[in-house]
Amino acid sequence: MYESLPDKVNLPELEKEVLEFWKRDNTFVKSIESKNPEKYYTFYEGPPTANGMPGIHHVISRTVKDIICRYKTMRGYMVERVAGWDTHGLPVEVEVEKTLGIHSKKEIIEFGPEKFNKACKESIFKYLNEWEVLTERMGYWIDLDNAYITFKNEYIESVWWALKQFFDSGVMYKGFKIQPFCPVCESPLSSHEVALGYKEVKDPSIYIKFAITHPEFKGVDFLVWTTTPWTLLSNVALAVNPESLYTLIELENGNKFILAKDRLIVIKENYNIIKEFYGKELEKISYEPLFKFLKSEKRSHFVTTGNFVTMEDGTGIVHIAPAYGEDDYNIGLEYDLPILMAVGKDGNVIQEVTDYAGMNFKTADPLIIDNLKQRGRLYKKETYEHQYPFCWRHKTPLIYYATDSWFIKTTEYKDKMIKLNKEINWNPPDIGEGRFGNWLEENKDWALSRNRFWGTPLPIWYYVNENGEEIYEIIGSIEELKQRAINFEEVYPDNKVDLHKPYIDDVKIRSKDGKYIMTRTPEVIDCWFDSGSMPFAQFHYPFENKEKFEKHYPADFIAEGLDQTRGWFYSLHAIGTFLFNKPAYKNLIVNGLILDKERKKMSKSLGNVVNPLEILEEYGADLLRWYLVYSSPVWKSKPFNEEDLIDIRNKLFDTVINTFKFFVIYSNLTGFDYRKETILDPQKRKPIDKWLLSRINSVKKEYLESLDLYDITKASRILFDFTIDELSNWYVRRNRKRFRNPEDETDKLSCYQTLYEVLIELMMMLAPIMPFLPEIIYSKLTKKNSSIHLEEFTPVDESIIDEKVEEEMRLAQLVVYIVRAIRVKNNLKVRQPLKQILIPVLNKKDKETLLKVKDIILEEVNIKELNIIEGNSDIITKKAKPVFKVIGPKYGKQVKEVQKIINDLNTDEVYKIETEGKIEKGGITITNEDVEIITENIEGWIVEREQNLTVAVDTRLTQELIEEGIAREFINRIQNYRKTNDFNVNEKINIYTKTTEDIKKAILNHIEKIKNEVYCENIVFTENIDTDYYETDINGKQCTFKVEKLES
RNA sequence: GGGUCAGUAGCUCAGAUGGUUAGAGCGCGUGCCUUAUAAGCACGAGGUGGGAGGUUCAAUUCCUCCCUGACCCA
Repeated sequence: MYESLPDKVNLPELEKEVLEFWKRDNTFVKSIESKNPEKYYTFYEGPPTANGMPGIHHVISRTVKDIICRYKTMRGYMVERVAGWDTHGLPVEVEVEKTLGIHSKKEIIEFGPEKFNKACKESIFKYLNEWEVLTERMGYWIDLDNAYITFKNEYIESVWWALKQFFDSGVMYKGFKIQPFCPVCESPLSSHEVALGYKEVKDPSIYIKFAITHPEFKGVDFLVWTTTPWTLLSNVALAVNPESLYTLIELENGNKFILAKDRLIVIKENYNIIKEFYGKELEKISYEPLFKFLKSEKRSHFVTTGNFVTMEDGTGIVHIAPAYGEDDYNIGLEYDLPILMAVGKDGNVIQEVTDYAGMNFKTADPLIIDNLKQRGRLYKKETYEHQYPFCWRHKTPLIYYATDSWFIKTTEYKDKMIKLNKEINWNPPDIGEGRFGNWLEENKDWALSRNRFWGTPLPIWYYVNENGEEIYEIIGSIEELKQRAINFEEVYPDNKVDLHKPYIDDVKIRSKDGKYIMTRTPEVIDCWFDSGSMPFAQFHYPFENKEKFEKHYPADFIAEGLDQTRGWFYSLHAIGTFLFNKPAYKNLIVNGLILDKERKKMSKSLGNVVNPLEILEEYGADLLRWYLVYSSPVWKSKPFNEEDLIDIRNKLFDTVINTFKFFVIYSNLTGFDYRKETILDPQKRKPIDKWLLSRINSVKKEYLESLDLYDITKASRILFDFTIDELSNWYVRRNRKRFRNPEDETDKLSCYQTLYEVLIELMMMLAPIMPFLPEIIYSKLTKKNSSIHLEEFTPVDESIIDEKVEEEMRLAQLVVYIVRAIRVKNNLKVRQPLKQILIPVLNKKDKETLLKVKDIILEEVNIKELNIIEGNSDIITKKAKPVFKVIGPKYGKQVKEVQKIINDLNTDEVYKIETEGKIEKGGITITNEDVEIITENIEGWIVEREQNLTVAVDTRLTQELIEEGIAREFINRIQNYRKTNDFNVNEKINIYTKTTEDIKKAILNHIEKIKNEVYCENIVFTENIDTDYYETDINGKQCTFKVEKLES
């Protein structure tokens, strides 16, 4: 006996049983340990931060990861999977700031960095439990117990080792660069952080008059445009585009301006153009400074030239404040301009700028504008809407600020990164070539340091030499630190080492030459360097596990969301390329964002966030996983829609379950047990069974190919279509009677063994994508207590794939399809048997093919005979259709003429082509390869054509056919009655009926058949049915019956 | 402003190395089939393949420009 599934299957409940089984059975560990360690497949887990709740977008990337890892496991690979946690960085600090009610760096220092970092460490795993629950519940197999954690000393030590490699090769430097800077964090933000915070804002847009001091332009002003009035306090120069035309104009009120010719539209008054010149002619012309709070020795306040000046907006003259803009800074270097900093790192105006001292730069804006207005320096003021970066956590506007930080000179090995990127198999490919490739092309040095607290400390110490220069040295391991430090024991008594701030800041080391005591530089590093170091840092390489690391580098596979392109994908690549001269990963899948049903971004403020655990509880992990990869290619952004989940459950899941139940019901009914019978050679099975075996192998072939190419969506769609269309709606439906009542023992083995084997194969293919349900079905089918996830795919059996058989079945399905269309159009129900189908064929081969599937066709459409007309017949009209692929290249421009000739060929002419291979017409020779011959019509028949197949049906009814139709109708009524009244399949009945004479006659003529079909002992015709009767009509005639259950 | 991708039925998506009737599912209307199936099948309505040019005998497919959207970058 096979054990079935409950009538109403509760998927989430079933999954919980499976989770229990996996736990008891230790299946995940077995799935790794049972494999040959020499045949391994390496996967890297990108570490999430567990200080926030996991969301649905985490479920999709984890689904993708799990599918590939389970698949590779079932392909026989050892796939070790270790979880990881990203624990450092600003995201953690910001969460802690929120809980502590802290709003600035100053307050952190007041609070105490030691306490602050302790709070960070405690907050990291705030939602660890939720993460672990989700991970387990969704069936994501990963080793959580041995997860790598980026704040551990061992991990930091490996990162230090890496940093030292960079430092020693001279690609790490301290530089002064303009970086987006958050005044609240008091730290530069990395580019990906900035990207999180662009917002549309309205800023003041002012046109300022700069008075020219050059004698030639006395009384003339440069008209300059800016949206950041506060930077005017630090203005040291103006810039024009050297190649553009500029004009000197005079307004009616006598004001004289210089501005770009292409930007004259900003002048609304009437004006006269006095003079034109190129930008380069303006170079070095000096002007009166607007503000004089800050002074410098260096020469300043003159016109510079740069190609970055565009004619898109403003006046074509740009004001330059080298401290607050990248172009500004670069032009400052070029012209040796002073750097005036009127606004400090806290975003407030410095004391020297007395008028605005202590004000936030945004607060100062309107006052500065006012001041300019009063002094007559303001030409006009407008508002300007544009995208401006905000701190993604503090929601405060960023400033571009010249800061010193440590950089890795990634630009130095950019070409290598580009070259190695070409070895990576990106899915989808265009992200690798396009988005990521472009990013690499435009590579900028990696701003590595952060002026923060909770992170991997930059292991650099410095001293100031006699010349006042800072000299840096780097430490690459704890051991090295111990040896170089002069107070290690003091800072870390009893060898209790914590490499974090503030402890590490206390460690002093002696310089290499022994002459100086060195102090640590205060910065920590970008946490992306942490996660990008995971390939080696997770193993504490090179201090331990050297071989293990080498074996597992690079990864065969990683998968994360699209947002990681510039994040983890980049940091892995940048670090891996430099340290190991190899890409860090060979294959990757990028998944898209998950949007809500309306295609809006999910966000807390919109309240449209989907809680993955709720979905898992309601629908189950299998269904959610399937939906996420099936509904659209994983790299597309996906609108999440619960209705689609339900649809997939009704279709795929119910079909899988019911196909399995079907097998169980009839196996138990007929006493079939796969293990007890000798296996029938597939070649000896019935044609339709051979067809199914051929199909499952073809499907398997496509499935393996798709997954080997990392196309999960395609693989899932192949399985979906096969299960529903071919397995369930064709094979099982067509063979129901056989399963219930096999012809003989061979027939029984043939169908049962086939269905069993196909179910097993199907479950195995489903298992990586939906790991739960196939586990249950597999165990019930095999009666083994061993997981399906420990099984391995056997190679595709090419000998079982029979293209011809599959083709025959396709033809049969096509004929059935056409006949159904004919029936519907002529209002002939399928229950009404018809006399014959007529199909004209063009050759013997087609005839033979059709004859093979004749029985299937006839049974499916309820028609008595299938007749085939071969060759020519006077009732058939033939036509020829041009084959454009052939005649196109052959005739070129003449193609339309030839098309017309071919279309006009009559039946006789077509016949001539068929028999003689060609015909001359209109001076052109048409050969049989130029045309496709079709039969267009059969005179006197009802004809439908599809894909060049013409089918005719004889729709005339005889008395005999009508009676058979009536018998079928009668059977249908009884069966419906049985079904609606929940009669068991095996319950026998008696039928009492009252009806018209002709229906009675029809029933009597088919009485044995009826009795057999509806499981009936006796049919009694009577005039007296008074109770419990049921009234219906058959072909418009009244029929009353009563069904009586027999005691068995 | 720059880059990448996408735009095919009301919605979600296929497909075609350029070949003359562009498909499926969901939804809608109609009919049919069925004691494994909350399914299935057929018919119908619904498409100027985002727009405009170009190349070609032939463009939804290739090229150019533009529009819209998403993401990334500034």
